[in-house]
Amino acid sequence: MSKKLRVRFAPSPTGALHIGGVRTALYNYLLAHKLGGTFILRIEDTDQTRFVEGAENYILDSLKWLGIMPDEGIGVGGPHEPYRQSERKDLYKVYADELINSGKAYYAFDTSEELDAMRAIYESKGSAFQYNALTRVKLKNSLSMSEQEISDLIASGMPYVIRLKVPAKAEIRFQDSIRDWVHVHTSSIDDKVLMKSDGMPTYHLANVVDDHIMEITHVIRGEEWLPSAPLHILLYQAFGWQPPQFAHLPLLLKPEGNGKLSKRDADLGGFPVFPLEWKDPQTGAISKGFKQEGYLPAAMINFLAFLGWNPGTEQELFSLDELISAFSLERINKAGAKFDVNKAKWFNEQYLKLQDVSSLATQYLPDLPKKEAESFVHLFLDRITFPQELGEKVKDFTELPTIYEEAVVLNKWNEESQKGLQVLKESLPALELWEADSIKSFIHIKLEEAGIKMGKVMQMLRVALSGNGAGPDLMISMELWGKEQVLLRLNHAIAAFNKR
RNA sequence: GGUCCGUUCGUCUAGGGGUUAGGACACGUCCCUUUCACGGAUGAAACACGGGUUCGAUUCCCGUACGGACUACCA
Repeated sequence: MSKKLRVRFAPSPTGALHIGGVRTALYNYLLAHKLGGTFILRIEDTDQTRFVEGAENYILDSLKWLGIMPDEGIGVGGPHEPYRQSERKDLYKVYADELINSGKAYYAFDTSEELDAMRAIYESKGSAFQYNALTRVKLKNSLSMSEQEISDLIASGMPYVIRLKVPAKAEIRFQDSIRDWVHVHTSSIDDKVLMKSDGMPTYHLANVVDDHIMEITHVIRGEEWLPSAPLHILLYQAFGWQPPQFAHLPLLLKPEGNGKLSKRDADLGGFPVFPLEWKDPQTGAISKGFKQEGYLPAAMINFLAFLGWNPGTEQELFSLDELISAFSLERINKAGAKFDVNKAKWFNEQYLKLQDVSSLATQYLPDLPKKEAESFVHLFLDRITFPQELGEKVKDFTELPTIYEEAVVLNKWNEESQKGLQVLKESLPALELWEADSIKSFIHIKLEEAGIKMGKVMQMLRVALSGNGAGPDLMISMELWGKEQVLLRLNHAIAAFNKR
């Protein structure tokens, strides 16, 4: 019998959650729900210098907005509390000591400055410095010094780190769910720091220890972790633990050119990279969020899911539940995906049309009478990408036009259209039933009586009433404006056109 | 520089030893609509290159090119 599936999303609280991280969380969520597993949220805050106030809540709020909340961990609790690595500090020390005792790790006393100097020397020789089997004997560590020296140094309060003793000649291999077999020779892996001199573990140690303790079965994370995956395998081996199944996700790339999607690219492209608006507590700078831009959670989920994964069918629109049943690790792509905001907008339009008219009306046009607001939603829903455009549209619609689209006036303002508008101006007041259908037939009849072709007048009428040559259905618009308003606009426009 | 990963229309991708290489976004045209949008139809548009294996390669293998990630006491 196989173990129950457990996956985790383990971000660092160093700022707003990047959209790539959101996708990672989503894939974890989808797999967990698909296979009846558990989705865990763990906070990897082992770097105290990069900790940002509010980031953890931001992560939680983002997941909540998208409806992909964890089953266990931060915000919900669970059997492996605490889920914040800074609060598990003492635990990692125990495991680091275990590796020291078994000879799989060692103390190192080299300072950052000394190591930087080494790197500079190697670089000047055109090579790269590695803290490894070749160089460690010449550096200041418990492998190159006597036991007396070591205990003296430690007793004197000399800061130290704990490094993994990477075997000199071995091949590490593992089977990634997305990339199949990956093999790396240990000569290219250096003796990574496991415990920092401040007593905190590095990502590598904390990650492996926690994933093991929390019984994580599948590690689904970004491709940026692929190069250190062999190191993690080595750690599992050093502890004698069974490694989880790895799946390294392709990266989200910038829309133009190449490279990882960054906040800068997003600013350039005029779209967000963060799910929610984020105010940097240090600088006070505000970064926009998809939510505030008007993206619907369901559209975001659908769009993100398709960036690097697809169901293999021609269905494009998937609810979260449908994604859960269609999802599989095997159908994730290897290559990075460029972020295309056009596609995101298209998804948003699709989901916007599915929204409930009544609730859109109350939410985005709260100042209008319910029935009128709903009419506006009907009128504009097909012409907008984001719901808050409703307000702008209605505002434009309601305001008296002051300028008239020049090209149309130039082309269509002639004797016939002038006569047509005059006819309407004089006859419309007599129309009793002010509804789109009756307005339409009334206009038709009146123009016909006057011997004027409707086609010669309609666009001019549109410009006269709205100022624009294009827009929503004119008859429904007229109904919504009301008779009085229409006549007012008509008079204004005729006066303006005649002055030309 | 080194290690690892990748490469099908502009973009997201399906496919896979023999296909008219399929879909979606964006773009063009037409229809619908007395406008525009929506919707429908349709068009243009791709297997990075070179070798090998094979009757046959876009598909498998090897190189090359290009791109990316990593190369911290950051995650």
